[in-house]
Order: sequence, then C-alpha cells, then structure tokens
Amino acid sequence: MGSSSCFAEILGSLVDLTDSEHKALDRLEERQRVLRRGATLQRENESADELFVLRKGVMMSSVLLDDGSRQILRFLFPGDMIGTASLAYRDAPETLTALSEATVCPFDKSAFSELTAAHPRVAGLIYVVSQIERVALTDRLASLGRTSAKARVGALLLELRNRQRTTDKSIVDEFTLGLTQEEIGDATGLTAVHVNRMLRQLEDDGMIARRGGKVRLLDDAGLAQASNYVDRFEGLDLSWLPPAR
Amino acid sequence: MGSSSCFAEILGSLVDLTDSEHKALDRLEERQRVLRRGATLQRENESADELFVLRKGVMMSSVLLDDGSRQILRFLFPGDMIGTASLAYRDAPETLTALSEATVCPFDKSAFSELTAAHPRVAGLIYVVSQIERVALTDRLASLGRTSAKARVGALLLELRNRQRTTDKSIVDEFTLGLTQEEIGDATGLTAVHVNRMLRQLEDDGMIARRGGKVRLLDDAGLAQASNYVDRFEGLDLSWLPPAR
DNA sequence: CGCAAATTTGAACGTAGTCAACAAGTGTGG
DNA sequence: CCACACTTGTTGACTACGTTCAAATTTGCG
Repeated sequence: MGSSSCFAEILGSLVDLTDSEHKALDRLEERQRVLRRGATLQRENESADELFVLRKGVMMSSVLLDDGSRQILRFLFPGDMIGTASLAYRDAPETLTALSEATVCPFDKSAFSELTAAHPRVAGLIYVVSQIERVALTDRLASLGRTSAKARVGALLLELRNRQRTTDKSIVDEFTLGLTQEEIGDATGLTAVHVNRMLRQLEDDGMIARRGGKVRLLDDAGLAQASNYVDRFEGLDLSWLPPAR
Repeated sequence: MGSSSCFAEILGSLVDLTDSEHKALDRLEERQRVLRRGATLQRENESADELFVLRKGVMMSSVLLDDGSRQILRFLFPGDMIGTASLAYRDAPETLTALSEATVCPFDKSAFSELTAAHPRVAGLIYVVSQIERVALTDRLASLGRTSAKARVGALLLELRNRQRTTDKSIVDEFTLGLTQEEIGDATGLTAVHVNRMLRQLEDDGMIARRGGKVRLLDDAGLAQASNYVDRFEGLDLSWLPPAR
C-alpha cells in the first residue's frame, strides 16, 4: 500500500497515513517525465513554477559562482520533493540535474496549496521533512567549514551509501558512486585532483576499498567518527502533529 | 497594528494578514523570557520541546565538532522563529546562544500545531520563510565551499548589515558588528587570526572602514560582487498561497 | 586603575590548489 | 569489431592560501 506514491512512502515511514491522505498525495504523482543522465530539469535564475517528486534515479541541486566554479548543494533520491524553492521564489535559486536516468513527477503550486490546506497533518509532515533536510544542510556546512578534506570525502561517501540504502535494500556496504571525482569535489569544496588523493588515502587507511566505480566501506564506525557523520533520520519526535483528516 | 507580534511583522511584510490571523499569531508571543549576553537558550543534544520567537537582540545557532571546533550555522534577528528543529527532533541538533541581551517568546509545539491547522495560509507563509532560510543556508554553503577567505568575510559583513537594517531603519552603511573576530571565524570557517588579516585587507582595499567596533561599508556593490552576495528576501512569488481565514 | 578578553602582527608550517603529463575507461562511428 | 576521440582518473612537482604559534598591543569592564 502506498506504493503508488514515492513521496507518500517517505511520509508513511514517519506516521501511518489515512486513505484520504494517501489519495491526496497520489495526486502529486499523476504525471511523469523521464530525464536522461545529465539532463537539466531546472536552471538557476530561470523562471520555475513547478515542483516535482523524484520517483526514480539520482539527481543533484547545484549553483554556479561567477568565477565559473560550482557548488553542489544536495543530492536527491527517490521520494524527495524537489524544486520546493519555487514556493518562495519566482526564479529558481538552484539548478536541478539528473545524475542518472531519472523519473520525476511534476505538479504545480496550486496542487501543493490544496493538499496542505486540506490535510494539515500532511502539511506538518512536509514541514518536518524540510527541517530534517535543513539540519542535514547544516551538517554539510559544518563539514565544509570545520573539517579536513579527508573527513569531507568520508562524510559524503557515508551519506551517499545511506541514502542509496534506504531506496535499495540490497546495498550493505558496497555501492556504486555514480559520481565523477569532479562532482565529489564540487560537493565537498575540493578540487578533483585532491579528491582523488583523499580517496587513495582513505583506501590506504583501510577505510574503503574501490573496484571499478564501486566503493566498499570497510570501517563504517571509524568513518562516521572521523567525519562527524550523524544520521538525521533518527531521533525524531512527531507527537505534536495535528490530527489526520 | 501587528506591532504586538514580531513574527507577524515578518509575515505581514509578505502579505496582508487578516485580524483572525493576527490574533492567532499573537498567541505565540504571550510569554517572554530575557536572556543575558552569552546565555544559552538551548544546548546541542539536550532535549528541547519548545520553540521561540526572537523579539529583541541578536542570537546565533551553532554546533560543536568533537575536535572542539565550532561552526556557527546562522545568526538570528528579531522576528525569526527559532528552535524549529524541535518540530522534528527530540533532542536539539544545534545550540542557541544570545549574542546580545535578547528577549525570546517561548511557545510549545501544540501551539504551532493548532496555529497551522487553523490557518493554512499562515502555515504556507511559515513554509515560505523556511524556504528563504534554506536558500540563505545554501548561499553560505557555496561561500564556504567555493569562495576565498576575503569573500567569505565580505559576505558575512553584508548579511549582518542587511539583517540589522531591516530591524533598525536608522542603519545605512555603518553598523556595530557585535561579534568577536573569533565568532566571525567560526561563522566563515576561518581562524580568528586570518579573519583579522582579511578585515585589514578589506580596509586597505577601501571596501570597509573600521572605528571602534563599528564597521562602515564603503563599496556596497563591489563587496556584493566580490563575495557573491544575493538578497534572498527579493524576487518572491507567493501567489499560490491558500486563502486566508 | 588593573585585569582579562580581544585584536594585531610576524614567522614558519602545512593543507589543498595548480599545472602538467600520462593512463585508463567510455562511447561512437567507420 | 576495432580505431579514435573524449572524458575521467592518477600521479608528480611546485605554489599559495590559510593555519599555527608566539608575542605585543589595545580595548572593555569591574
């Protein structure tokens, strides 16, 4: 049940959704759009009036600085609601790009408006998820501001593995990066060359193993410790949510 | 009108609030608590079940890493709703500290719940504000990840001046920092020593002037350009909001 | 006034960036 | 199916930005 909506699956892992909530959420994923690897769903500074639920694949959100460098802000996984900045801004503040073949479900702001007005508990859950994402962002801020290059790369590997694991239960410790070292650099604030050296060091330290695009995390606990990693989907308290409709 | 609630003033700058919305918002600020400079309102990892509206003063949210270094995540100004992570987490993910004498209005999660369930448009506005803050966070992420020390300090000065100006209209280009260089460093991911050097360089470049704790921005445009600064309270589109009640 | 905190400056060091060359994949068209 | 082009990964040598450590000076405050 609930398998028809990816987004509902995330919310459903937080609380038991009612039938009427399920139905309302399904409306967000009535349409579909398939993106090729590398395709741009939304470009920074261009007008944007749709939101999306990412149904399949991995995407990223990034910004370009005017010296030409890029900062990757976030990686996006199935079940994520993306392009939410459209709810505040006329023009997109960030670029959305597919890192693999991806399927998104576009819906417009009025659908969001009707959903949240009709279902206050769902509105609350959406706010909760946005808080979780905000805290994850602050983790990355602390990572960039106060940790070494090695720790930043380590934290990114852990995050990617954990996010992929929630989608694909078959993943335990080995997984496909799906990112170039340049992209890892743009996410961690490093150069591609230095990312390469850090991966080698992590390998020499016995923290990870690499074999053709695949990475295996050998010392989860050590990696988490060394890179200040915290799983932000734990320790939740949703007892305050308004009653379901 | 609306002067009784700080938070309503922010929302009121986005849309015209109805009387009934005003009344509901006032309920968040019925109680008051005064904090001395340096006082901690909420400590990382300690249980937290209240939220607050910051009514007066400046505060900050920060995290401590286990090597003892600190990352300041955000500065908080009058009208900001703070401690919102409590809506998702049992324990606070960040520490809240007063940087000047401050007044906060505590309210509990049930008040938030009732407010948003009864007033969907206010719920939408709160979501909009959280999106604005999220985008401001991504700006800081790009700043830490991809810009020079000088640019980071410049961006912080601009942000502090602009935020203070929305509270206190008398500020034009000269303002009181209210931060030690160590705190600037913790916000920008630099050491206090290097912050000092960057301030001197900005001064030598003719971008700023300093006189006893006060800073004057001499070249707003140049500073904004050099440090990739964008005012995130502009370019909004709120046409999708549900009707007021 | 006197003390502690904050600022300022210099010198040496180290982490990460830059530049360059080469190797290993990846994909495309002949 | 292979050859070629192009992207990605790897390594070395050198550079530079920011840190560290230390000491002197200024500022704010009881």
